[in-house]
Amino acid sequence: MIKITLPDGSIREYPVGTTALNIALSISEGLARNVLAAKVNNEVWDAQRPISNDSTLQLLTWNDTEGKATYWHSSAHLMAEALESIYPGIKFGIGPALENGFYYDVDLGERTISTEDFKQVEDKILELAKKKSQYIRKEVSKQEAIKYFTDKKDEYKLELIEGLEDGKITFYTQGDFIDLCKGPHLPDTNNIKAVKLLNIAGAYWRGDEKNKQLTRIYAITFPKQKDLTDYLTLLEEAKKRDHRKLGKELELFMFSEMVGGGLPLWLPKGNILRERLIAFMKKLLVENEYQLVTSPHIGNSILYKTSGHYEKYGKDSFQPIHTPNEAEEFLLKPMNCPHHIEIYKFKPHSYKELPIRYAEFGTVYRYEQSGELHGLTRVRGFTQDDAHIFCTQEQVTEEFMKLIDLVLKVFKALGFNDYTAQISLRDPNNKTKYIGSDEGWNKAEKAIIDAAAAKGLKTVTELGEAAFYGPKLDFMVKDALGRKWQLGTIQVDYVLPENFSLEYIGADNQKHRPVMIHRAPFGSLERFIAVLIEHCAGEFPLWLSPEQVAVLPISEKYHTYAEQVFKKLQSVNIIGNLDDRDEKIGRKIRDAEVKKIPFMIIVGEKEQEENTISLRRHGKGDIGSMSITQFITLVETEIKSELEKK
RNA sequence: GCCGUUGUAGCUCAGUGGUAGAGCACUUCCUUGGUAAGGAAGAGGUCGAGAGUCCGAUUCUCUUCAACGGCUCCA
Repeated sequence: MIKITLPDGSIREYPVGTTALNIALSISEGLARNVLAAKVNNEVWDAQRPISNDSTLQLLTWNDTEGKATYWHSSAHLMAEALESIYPGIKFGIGPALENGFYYDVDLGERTISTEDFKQVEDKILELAKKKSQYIRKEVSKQEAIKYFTDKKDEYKLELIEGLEDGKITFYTQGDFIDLCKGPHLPDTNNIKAVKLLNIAGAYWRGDEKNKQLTRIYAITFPKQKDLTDYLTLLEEAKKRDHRKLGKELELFMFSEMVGGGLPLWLPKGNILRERLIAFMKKLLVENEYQLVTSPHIGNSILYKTSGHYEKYGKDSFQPIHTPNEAEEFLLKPMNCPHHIEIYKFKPHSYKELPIRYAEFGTVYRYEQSGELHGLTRVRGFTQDDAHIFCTQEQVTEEFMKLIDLVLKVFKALGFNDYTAQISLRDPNNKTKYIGSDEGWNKAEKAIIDAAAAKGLKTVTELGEAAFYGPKLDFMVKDALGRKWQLGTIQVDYVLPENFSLEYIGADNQKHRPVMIHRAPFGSLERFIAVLIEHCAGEFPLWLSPEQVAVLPISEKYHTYAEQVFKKLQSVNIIGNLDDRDEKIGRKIRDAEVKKIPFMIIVGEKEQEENTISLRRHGKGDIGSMSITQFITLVETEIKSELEKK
């Protein structure tokens, strides 16, 4: 007998060679039906794999990330089986699970697959799933593995096998399909009840453009038909919220071929969003003892050669600008930091002045590859809510804690309540990618970890994700649809102060090197607004709304009164429009609703006589009548509560 | 940058080897209407750009640009 420790700490005894599935069955039949895989001694295993030693065991179901991953990975195998039966001789690359669904890279040879073929593949997958084929794990020698795939003429799998250690190679078989795979897999295919092929895309074998391009087929499966329907509804909803679509519909921003791809033009309404976000941030900056500075859009290349960016990114940037006579070289500003460094160097600094915090809404330009441009989230010119903090080593952790507070305050005011922080550290196996001393890096990494811990942040740590000049703390928010976005960032930098020989005079009357912190709570205004649009589906918080109110006169007779109301609102900075078109009220209301204007004020005979307004709320309908003053108070109260959310 | 798809009116889209159509928006007129589309008429397009095939190209071919879906990249 062996001892199995369950997550609740209880220990049960089972015969040697029992499986997670059997153990689940011993607890309850329902549980056994839902088991997709199991964590045995913290390693994800097949639920049907024999356990021969004392172990800890956690059963994994659809509610566990690893359970889902196993489910989708097994689904990828099933899709491969379906594809192989439809397209005999097809070759397979890799077929991993994703956060939502899975894909398989295939080499179809001369054939092609298109969305019209999806139905056939989906039907085949369901047909195979119904056979309830078991996923059978088999350990094979490297020689056997090579022989199998040589016979099958699958050079991709052979290449994968080459990189594997003999004795650690396993095959999984379900139905007629055998795949090289380390697993784990579902007990059988019967769990896969609903499938949808999502799209096809080209993908280079092993992500290298020198290699052959394979066809990547994305799909998703579910244990219940309803889950699939829900997922497809979610995709629809995401489409409706797409900031590119809403940006056009709500007249927030545009792109022009004449101006160039990735260079957004802000329309008047979108610009109000920008201005309000900037005003909001400036207020926070003043409260947090930042000083605003301004730097030009181009800088001498010496600046970026000194910073190290030129060497690292110069060849991928926009081409330098050359002067006609003096043979000088300028770069479009790709970041603000070197400029702020020069501002720091304007005069010597005492330790008593530190930390010095220079902030700027600086527009920077980066050459993004044409295929990478995407709405406002990936552009070639964007405005950072940038600041650089110059402080002593001792001040780093405290500054970091203040910055975490600042970022969180911003998130709360904008309704991003679900966030995590990612600590990005060096890849310990590839230190050459980074510049700066080991000592500096170690200190910086520790400062971030300490500050995040002191603030009780929910964090994940990623090795190898640091910037080349220093580690960073990035904030990921989850939007209303549960999608993750990276927004704010805080980065420590020991390299630039070194490259620019920054100094301050310490209490000991000696020169010391300050530490620099880069930070941007929004990240970039463009990206932030894109995420915000999708998060709130274009229904902005009242304080940000570019059109807070629409004043709708019932007919021409009440235009004068409507105008009085409108002017009164304008005088207290409540913005919007006066709809004096020759249309019926129903039409005016509809148009205001479609534009997602938070408040509609309807004025006619009754209102004019009583000197009141009739109020309607977007999405909610008629609220009733009140005085203008009451309405103004209502708006001001709501804005105040939005901005002061804790 | 690479692969694939797409490009027709301001927007959303239909359509064709014989120089184009709908709905909405727009303009004018009628209507002065009380909580999600009142009615009529009108105007609007080198069919993304360039080249080729053809008697003739928006339609077929090539090139190019842009957008979209991916890949690679991201200070």
